[in-house]
Amino acid sequence: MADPNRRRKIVDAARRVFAEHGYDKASIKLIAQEAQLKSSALIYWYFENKEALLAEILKVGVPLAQLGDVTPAFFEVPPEELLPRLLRMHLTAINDEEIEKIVRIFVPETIRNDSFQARFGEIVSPVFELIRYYMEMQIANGRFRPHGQVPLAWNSWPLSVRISLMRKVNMSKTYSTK
Amino acid sequence: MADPNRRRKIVDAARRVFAEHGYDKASIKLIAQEAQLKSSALIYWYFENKEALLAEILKVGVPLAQLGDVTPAFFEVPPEELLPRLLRMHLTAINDEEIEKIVRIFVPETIRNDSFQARFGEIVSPVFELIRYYMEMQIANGRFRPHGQVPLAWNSWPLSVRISLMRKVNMSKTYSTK
DNA sequence: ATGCAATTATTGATCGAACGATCAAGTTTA
DNA sequence: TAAACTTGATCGTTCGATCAATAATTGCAT
Repeated sequence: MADPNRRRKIVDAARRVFAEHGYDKASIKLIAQEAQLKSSALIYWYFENKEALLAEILKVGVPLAQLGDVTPAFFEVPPEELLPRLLRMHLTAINDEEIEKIVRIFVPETIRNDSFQARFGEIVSPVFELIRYYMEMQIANGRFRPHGQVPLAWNSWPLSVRISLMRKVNMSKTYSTK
Repeated sequence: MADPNRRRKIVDAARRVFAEHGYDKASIKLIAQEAQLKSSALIYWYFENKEALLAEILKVGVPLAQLGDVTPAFFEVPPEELLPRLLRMHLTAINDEEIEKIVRIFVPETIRNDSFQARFGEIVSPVFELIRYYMEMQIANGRFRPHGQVPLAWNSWPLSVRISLMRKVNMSKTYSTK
């Protein structure tokens, strides 16, 4: 057969099955079935193991490349313009089905699994580091007053905050920008 | 040996192991080890299966008997006295180690497991039904204005609210009643 | 184009480990 | 002696992972 999209289809199926059943209960055979493979062994040709499948979901699903085009001009945008823009980006992302599934996969695991916590944190932290640096710049140029240290590391967030990310929110009505 | 506390020790061990690892990953052998049993098969003499062990934790750990002594006088207590009292009861319960473990066992499971949701709801719902009835009484006697219907069923709660119950909160400083 | 070996892709069978649960055989207690 | 308890061995199932077998595709010399 040699479907050129085999690899992508497996990742898509895994994301769905992981999101619905959770990492542990999403068996390789169930993922294979969802991806319409005749044999679950085929997954092990494209991925080293189940964990690599999970890593791939994070890798292809969280386009941190968006952060790549941060120029010095970024830090000159005034807060009253940038902060709403960031919020709008956040709401757009959280409403994206794919992103939502990824969050639904990872957040529940972070309750008990530290390695999940670390892996998810690696994705989230750079974003907050950028915002933190932006805020420091605004303080430096006098647009904001100095403030006390705020813990920004992912694993220092209160559990309730982390978990609230899981809520299925319909933002379209409440936060429509039009 | 015939330890007269065998049954209770098994339940205590199960509560700890369930709370730490979650229901699925808390194996019978691990529970037996935590309870210092030589054989995990012994658990099956005291309990029919793993699920019965879980049910027992809820049964002995959530003293709904406290609701038993609700008299007509309960509904005469004015809201400005009763509501803080209920909050204080709630904070006390949530700070109790045993109760906290029970919450930590059940709430994560309710994210994906409907039967857990139903079972936990059976425990929680009566409390809310009581409060709902109290509020209706206050409306009836004119102490509160009528209001729209509020969904009180456990499974209608937003996920974020359900999950926030999981947070490990140190109330002693913030909410100390002196 | 054709043949053909090398590479890539796919399959069903099967492995070892872990799990919940059962059982017969034992020991202790009433 | 009967009932209550305890034990190690073992069952059947499921899981992630491996493997030898084939099949499909590709690269390349002719």
